[in-house]
Amino acid sequence: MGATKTDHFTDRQNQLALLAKALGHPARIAIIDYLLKVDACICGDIVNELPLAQPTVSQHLKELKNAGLIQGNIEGNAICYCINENALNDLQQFFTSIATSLEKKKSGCC
Amino acid sequence: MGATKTDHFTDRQNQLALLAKALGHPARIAIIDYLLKVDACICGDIVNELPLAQPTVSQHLKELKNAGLIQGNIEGNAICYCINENALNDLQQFFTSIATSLEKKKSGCC
DNA sequence: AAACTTAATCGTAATATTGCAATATACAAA
DNA sequence: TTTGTATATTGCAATATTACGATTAAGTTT
Repeated sequence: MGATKTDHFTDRQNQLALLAKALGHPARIAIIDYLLKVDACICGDIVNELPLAQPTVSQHLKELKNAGLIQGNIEGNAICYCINENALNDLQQFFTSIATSLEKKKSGCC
Repeated sequence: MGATKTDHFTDRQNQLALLAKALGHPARIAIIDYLLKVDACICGDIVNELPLAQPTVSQHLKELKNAGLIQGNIEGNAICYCINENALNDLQQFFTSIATSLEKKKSGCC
């Protein structure tokens, strides 16, 4: 066991879970925060910002990239990472639709 | 290792990561979907909706509850689960602020 | 009380994640 | 070409997650 049963859920559910999972670690939230803070999409000094070793940061960046939350452009021997708006829009839409859905109900029971 | 270094990040980063992590599984997205779909906050037939055994569902519910995303009220020998608006508002706010932040920049570089 | 229902917990196996040292790769500069 | 810089990959240990059968706990019904 230990393997998620993705095939029993809808594509949308799997996709949202994938995005949420990628954000399910404080270091990766911190990376997103940092990419938003710096004006240009500054490169590898993400490593300096975080209290983690370079290989660990590299791994977190890879996961964010795999989930489609960020993208990286090669610039000389450095790599420039930045946020992928589309993925974040998906998430925003999910939560907005939940919010409006909850609004309509006005507290069902609990 | 394998243990997350939560103490090196801000409370907000840890809290957001905790919420995102709780949603980082398709079954738990499906549970949220279901709780939104049914009008009253119907109880344990969540188990019937999902392709997972009862103990597994119970475990997922526990995680959603621990993260503060849902709450459960005892009703006879059944338990009535429903969504906690506050937690979802936090998440919505996070993504909305990201969206507006990205809007301002109009594609920094990548 | 005995039988049934609902949901949590325990125990355990399979797998995934986190973190880092060591190493590799790729480009730049000297 | 050697040296330096930036990032990725590998390998591994510690820990966490996922899933479920078996059992337990608590309420309901008969």
